[in-house]
This record gives sequence, C-alpha cells and structure tokens, in this order.
Amino acid sequence: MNLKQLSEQLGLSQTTVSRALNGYPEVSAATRHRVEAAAKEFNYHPSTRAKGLATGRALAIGHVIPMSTKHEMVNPVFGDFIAGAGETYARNGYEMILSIVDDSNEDQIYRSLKLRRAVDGVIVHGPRIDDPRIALLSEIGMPFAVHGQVTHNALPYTFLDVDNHDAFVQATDYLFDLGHQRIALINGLETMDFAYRRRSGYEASLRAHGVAIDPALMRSSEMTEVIGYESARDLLAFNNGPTAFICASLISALGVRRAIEERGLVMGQDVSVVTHDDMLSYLQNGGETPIFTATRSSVRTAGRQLAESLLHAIEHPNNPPQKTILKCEFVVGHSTGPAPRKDEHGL
Amino acid sequence: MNLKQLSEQLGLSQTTVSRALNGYPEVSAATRHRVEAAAKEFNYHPSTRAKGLATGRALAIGHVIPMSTKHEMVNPVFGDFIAGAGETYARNGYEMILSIVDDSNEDQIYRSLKLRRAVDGVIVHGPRIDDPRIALLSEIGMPFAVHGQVTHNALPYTFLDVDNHDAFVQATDYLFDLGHQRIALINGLETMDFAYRRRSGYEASLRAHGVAIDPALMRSSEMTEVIGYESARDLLAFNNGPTAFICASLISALGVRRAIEERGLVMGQDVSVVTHDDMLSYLQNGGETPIFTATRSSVRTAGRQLAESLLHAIEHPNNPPQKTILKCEFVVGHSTGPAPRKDEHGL
DNA sequence: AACCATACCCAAAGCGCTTTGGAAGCCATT
DNA sequence: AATGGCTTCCAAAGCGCTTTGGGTATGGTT
Repeated sequence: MNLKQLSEQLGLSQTTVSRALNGYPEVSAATRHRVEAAAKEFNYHPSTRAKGLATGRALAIGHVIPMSTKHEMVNPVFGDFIAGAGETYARNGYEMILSIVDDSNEDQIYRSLKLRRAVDGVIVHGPRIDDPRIALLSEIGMPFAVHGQVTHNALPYTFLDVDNHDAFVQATDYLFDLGHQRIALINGLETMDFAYRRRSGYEASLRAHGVAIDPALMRSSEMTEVIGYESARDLLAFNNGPTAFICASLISALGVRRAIEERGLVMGQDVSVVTHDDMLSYLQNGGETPIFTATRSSVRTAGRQLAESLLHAIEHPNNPPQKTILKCEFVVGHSTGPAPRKDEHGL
Repeated sequence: MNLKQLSEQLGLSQTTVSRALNGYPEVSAATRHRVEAAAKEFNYHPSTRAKGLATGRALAIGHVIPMSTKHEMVNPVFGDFIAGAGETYARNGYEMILSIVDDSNEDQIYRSLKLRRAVDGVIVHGPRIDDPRIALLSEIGMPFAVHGQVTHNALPYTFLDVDNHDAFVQATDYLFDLGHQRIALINGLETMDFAYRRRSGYEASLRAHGVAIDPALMRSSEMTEVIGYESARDLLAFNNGPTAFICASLISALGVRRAIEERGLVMGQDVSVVTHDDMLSYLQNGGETPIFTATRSSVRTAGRQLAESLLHAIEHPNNPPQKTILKCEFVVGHSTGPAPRKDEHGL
C-alpha cells in the first residue's frame, strides 16, 4: 500500500493524506481521523527512501566505528553505547546506520556518507588526540557529535564525555589516602583522547602529593584482559613493585587481578586496584557490593544523551554546540585497602 | 553534484552517464572512461535514496538486536559479529542498519522494516527455541538469515551456527577422560536455542558415560561474570560439589574462576573448567597458550559468512537456503587437569 | 544503391513521497 | 450583492536516480 493507493481508497488527494498524516494544520479534524484510521487499517507505512528523497532528510544517523587494523578489535563499550543511542533514535523516528571501517580510509567514509546523503549526521567514536575528523566534518558540513573530546582543537563542536581527568585524580588520591606510594597506571592507548586525559589526572595527583612520576609504573595499550594481566605480572615482578594499580577498564582489571592472584597475593590486602567502570551490561562490577573500587559512569546513558544532543544540533543548526561532561561516581569495593608495610609481603 | 549536473558537464544525457557508471554495455569504452574520470574529478556519489527509489532495492541489511527488558543487556558477542558482517557489507556496497528493540514489540519492527522498504533483508540475532520470527519473516516475505538455529521449526531457512551440541559433547567427554564424574554446567538462558543445544550435548555425554543427570549441577542464566561467580560459589559450597565446570561463555568462566580462587582452590588442579570461547577481540583466552581449555569458534567469522549467505539469498531468491554449521576447535589450556582423588581437598 | 545490423546515444516516464501555488466553498461584513 | 477572509482541499512539480522505448549514425551486405 502506498500513498496513491491509500488516497484513492479514501477519495482524497495525496496532498491531503500526506498532510493529515504529518500533522499539518490545513486538514479538518474529521478527515484527519478518517485518514489515520485508514492508514492503520491498511497498515500503511511511507517508504523511507521516497520520503527522504522528497524532504532531503535521511532520518538516519551514521555511526562509524573505527577498527584498529593492527588489533582487529572493536571497542567493547560499543554495544552498550549504541543500545543507549538506539533508544533515542527509536523515540525520534531515526534509523541508525553503522559503518565499520579500518582507520586507513575513514575520510572516504565520512565524505561518502555526506555525498550520498545517506545520513543527517554522525556520531564520532573513539576520538584521538588532535583528531582530524572534527576538522573534516566541519569542513564538509556534516553535523556530528563526539563521544569524548579532542584535545588540541580550536573548533567548537558538540560532545559528551565523562570527566576523565577528575575521575583519575580522585582514584589516585584515594589510593594515596590509603597510604600507597607506588601506584601503577594500566591505561588505554594514549593516542586516544580519553586515555590521555586519564593519565593527566593520574599525574596531577602524583604531583599534588609530591611523588615523582615514574614511567616504569605506567602502561599504555589496548584494554584487554591479557594485556592487563601481562602488564601487572611484569610490574609485580619488580624489586620494588607497585602496591596499587589504576586500570582504565574493568576488563584490564580482571587481568590485573589474575596476575595478583597468580603471585599468591590477595587483592585488597597486598595489592589494591581501582578501575574505571563503564557499567557494561554483561560485565558488571559485582552485584550489590562492588568487587572493584571504581570510578564509574554508564556508557549506555552516554549513548542516549549524546544521540539527543546530535538530533538537537541537526534540528537547530544555528544553536551553539552542546558540551556535556558527566562526573563519575566513585564506589568503594573489595579491591582496595591500606598499603601494606614495606616488609609485609617481601617484595 | 548530481547526475543531471554531471551529465551537463559532459555534454551527455543522464541515461548514458548512468549506464556508463553502472557498467551497462550500451556505452563505448571511450565515453565510459570519460564519464568515470569526470565522476571521480567532481566527486560524484549517487544519492542512496534516489537510487533506492528508482531500483526498488535498499542496498541495506537490517540487524535487529533483541534486548531483554528484564536484564537491559545486549549480547557481548554482538560487537564482534557485526564487525564481521560489516566487512561483507562494505565489500558489496551494502549499508548496515541497526534496530535495538525490546522483545515486546519485535514483530512491529520487522513489519515496519518491510513496509517502509528500508532494508533488503535482515539478520536474526539470538534465536530462541521455537522462535516465532522465522514464521513471521517467511510470511511477510522478508529475506533473512539466522545467527544460530531454531529447534522445532518446519520451515526451511538460511542460517549459520556453530555445532553447539558436538562442542559440548566434546567438552564433557574430555572431562570424563580426565576422570571427572561430577561436572557442572553453567549455561546461558535455555530459552535460547544455542543454550538448549549445549545442554543436550552435555547430557548426551553424561548418558554415554552412564552418569545420571543431576539438575543440581546445572545452571541456566544470563552469561555474566557475576552470575558465573555466584553459580560456582554456590555449587562449590555443596558437600559433594562438582570437580569440573563447563561454561557457555568466557565471561561466565571468569566468574567461575573467581569463585574457585576465592575458596582457596586452584583452577586446573582442584577444579577444572572448560568454556566455550567466541574469540571476542577484547576478551581473548590468553595469549599464545590458552588460559581456559575451550571449544572455540570465531563469532566474527560467523558474521562475515552469514552476511554473505544473506546477500546470496537476496540475489538468488530461488536458490535453496544455505545452511552452515561450523565445527568448534578444541583447545587445551591451563584450566583443566586430572580429577582430584576424593579426599584430596576435603570437600 | 538500397538495406540491415550494430553501436551509441537520448527523451521521457516512473519510483513514492512532499510541497507550492492555487481553487472552491462558506460565512461574515460592508 | 459584492467583497474579503477562512477553511479545506487538490493538481502538478519536484527530489535524483534507473530504465523503457526509441532515434541516428556507421559500416558491412546484397
């Protein structure tokens, strides 16, 4: 059933039917009801493509997911993020279209999405320091919203980020308060903006406590269980190893815990761990009481909100960009405790 | 730049330009080259929507992701699966469109996708036993391919599945060979088809070894770390607890390991664990040598292949459905060992 | 020289919608 | 009775592509 058929059924013009269905005022309440009833009865759904052609709007948002070709890895937070964004789109009649793309030809994808008029806007995932995408998107006139921020960038843009700096200051401070002095950082890849900010938070806390920054205690890599494990294993093997770890992800933290236990140490006693927790649905940080002491912020909520910001930007192109920064919640779990005294576990 | 402008530039009709670009034979090689060069020069990309309107094809595949409203959880394998599928789509000029939908109104989504002509076909995720979707999709004439299978179903359909039954027979057999007799199963939700098949594999092995099926040793729930942990903790507290676990997911297995270690037991000695491993990029089963003994099969490869099957089905609607079953690889890690003698750890 | 393929190209219709620019009918006002 | 303003509707022109159903040279046959 298409518009033409429906209007013939009703004995009305396509114009009137279209207007009735789209809420225009030039239609009497009576005919509007009649039209709506018929649309329901005949299960009429306008063709997305025809509508898009006629209006010039795609009613679709693009998510382009960069995939590091090296590691062939898609960010684990991604599933929950789009679950959140999807809720927003569904509520507003938008479609979500996904492109997985290796970082080599990102440019092409964005340009192509624009030129083919395939989407009304895009969400930028995984921003890097000095990310060229924001200049690109501004240049080609594609509305966008960034999940994260881009350090070293002059142009204004819409984004949503958690306060990574603050979160890691808090995490580090907390460990200092417990008496830890040698605190390791198992960070994500520091080409990523969020990881850069987390490190700067960590370092700020060290400086504030008059503790020297020791590169030997810092790791920056993909946030996987294995890398978390290997990093912690190596660090714990040092003569004067760390008594505490800060992890950028719950997944890394699981690896760190494995290394700790493998060494016969007890997490929360011999070695403390604080992690950031994105509150992924399939990897919760314990039940009632958290396992890991953590800075946490729901990535799903982030998806929902950022999608809203983007839709807003699309509908009000002249408004200034919305900048949202979410504070993390700090939760105390079983993974942290007072620093052991020097000789306690014979490191 | 649109077709009309491009053809004016070239002094050709839109027809000819369109044909040149789409590889039709009624165009001389010379003009074809000229057209292609101009298209590149002016960065011409045909509008997806206009093309779709004219051809009646969407050049898009829908993925509708069911989300249990109860658990607000999106399947963790999802990210890797679509990364695989995305590769196939990119190679074939298809778009991927995603709908996250709570299980209450799935029907509506499929019907709407069909009526709005938004996609050429859909991938069915997370099939359940006796899943109504395959009848629905057949009825409304929407091409589809299932990731998994549907037990109790008469209609033919395209699918790709791992041999879940066989994998779990193998896993259980392996533990019997090591001398284990009390083997627990930490399964996914058994309303899901894959979990049903895994249990039946497990039970088949028990029967083959003349061991009674003990419901007290079986758990069926969401595959999260926490649930893995709680299940194992409770089971290990029994007087005559299991000496081995079979897990449906690496994530559950991490929880099981935590419970084992919390009890002061050693995985691979006191208690053995075998798990299924979907080879998620962010959660690998160790590096060179696997941590967990596992039945494994890459969900990313599955995505790539199933997408190919679907595109094939769309292009050759009269061909019989493709049915693909992938065998799992069985890898031996550190998590399994001979069954301890009865008195060994005083259970 | 007439004829026919063949190769190359084009005008126009159509895909299913929205939207512009009226038109018709009705009522109140002068 | 003429005028003007509402309300309610419609015909037709796009949106940017593909595709049908031709047309016009060109060169080879008879």
